[in-house]
Amino acid sequence: MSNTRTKIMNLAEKLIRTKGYHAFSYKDISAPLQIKNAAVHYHFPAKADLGEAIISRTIRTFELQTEEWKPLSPEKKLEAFINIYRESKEQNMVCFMGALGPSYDSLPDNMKAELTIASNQIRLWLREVLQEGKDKGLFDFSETIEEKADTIVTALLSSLILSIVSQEDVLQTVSKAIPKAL
Amino acid sequence: MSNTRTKIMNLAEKLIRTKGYHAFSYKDISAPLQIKNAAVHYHFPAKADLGEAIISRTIRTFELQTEEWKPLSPEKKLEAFINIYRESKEQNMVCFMGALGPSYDSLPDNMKAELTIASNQIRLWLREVLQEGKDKGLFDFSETIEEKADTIVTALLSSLILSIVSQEDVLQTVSKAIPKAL
DNA sequence: AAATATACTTACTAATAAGTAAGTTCTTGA
DNA sequence: TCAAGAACTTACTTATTAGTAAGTATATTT
Repeated sequence: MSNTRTKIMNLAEKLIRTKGYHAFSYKDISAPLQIKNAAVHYHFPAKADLGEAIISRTIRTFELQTEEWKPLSPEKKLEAFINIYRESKEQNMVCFMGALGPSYDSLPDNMKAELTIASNQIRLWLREVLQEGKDKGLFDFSETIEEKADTIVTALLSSLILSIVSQEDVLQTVSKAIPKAL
Repeated sequence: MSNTRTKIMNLAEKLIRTKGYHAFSYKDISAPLQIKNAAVHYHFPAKADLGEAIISRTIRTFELQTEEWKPLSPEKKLEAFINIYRESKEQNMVCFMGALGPSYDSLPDNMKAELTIASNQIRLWLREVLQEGKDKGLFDFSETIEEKADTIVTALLSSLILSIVSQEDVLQTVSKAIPKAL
């Protein structure tokens, strides 16, 4: 796997997560990398292929990370999860779900399918962490597991959006609130 | 103010909130309304003017609504607020903040400015409602007012996104959880 | 050494985008 | 009734888009 391919994906991901999928062109990738437009098409024939590759990579990375986190306590797992969002925020990016989800109807079919898989994977993992914490008597909340998981993941997702729009650190506010309600 | 102008804005809003700002063109508006491309430009010279008009209208509508809600109890105010999101969900739309926020960097300056104003207006209103509820002994939570307000607004915002992506009613899940944690 | 595959560049195409200038029709108030 | 403005249409332009076909240099394999 070439270095150029990875550079293209990294830059495209950055563009998607700051400007959106429809707001960048192959020129925005080829110019900074000092390659020709057709070189991007060589690695990713269609823009949809590039988009899909980025979602797939994110899914794989998440699988690897959660695998690594398996020995951690539920609290530490949640902390590690929140930390992903913190890293995004530091780079002024929203998460890929927040970037692509709102324009779902305008995405190519392959990207839609990958995105749906990813969303349910993340929500399922979070439910398992909350269940584990509840079973071990570490977490205590009145909502159901599903409710709590969705409350947390939605709060993190749009705190990145609102951090950029409102120009305040909404992620910080929200992530301080999460452990208080557990 | 002509009927066409309103029709253009309504359709453009629908397009923004399902496909995104960069994923629709003036043709997507002129064709269904059976008018010419230049007719759209007559009412909104640049696409940025159309975008700004939609955000401004949403702000004005929110101001009118919250004004109407003034006599309501904090619980009812919150209920009415959640209901806005429910109506969006029924039309398979995300809210305008969720639609435009993630591509903030690629938006025209006038839209950015309006969006920032809107986000802080909504957050401020919600903080006031929560404060009122706390003062009246109706709400009881361990988080600060700011934390609680941001937790609620972020949960609602991205529950619309996740409802579309995951194809489950995440808004329903999340809005059931909100009163449980008050 | 020859053949082959990889990773590109050069040089395009066809479609679509936003936007404009000039003309037309319709409405309305003086 | 007529002059003026509002609400368009016609007919463009210019720029950008994704995408492709054909060629080239450089490794790698046989």
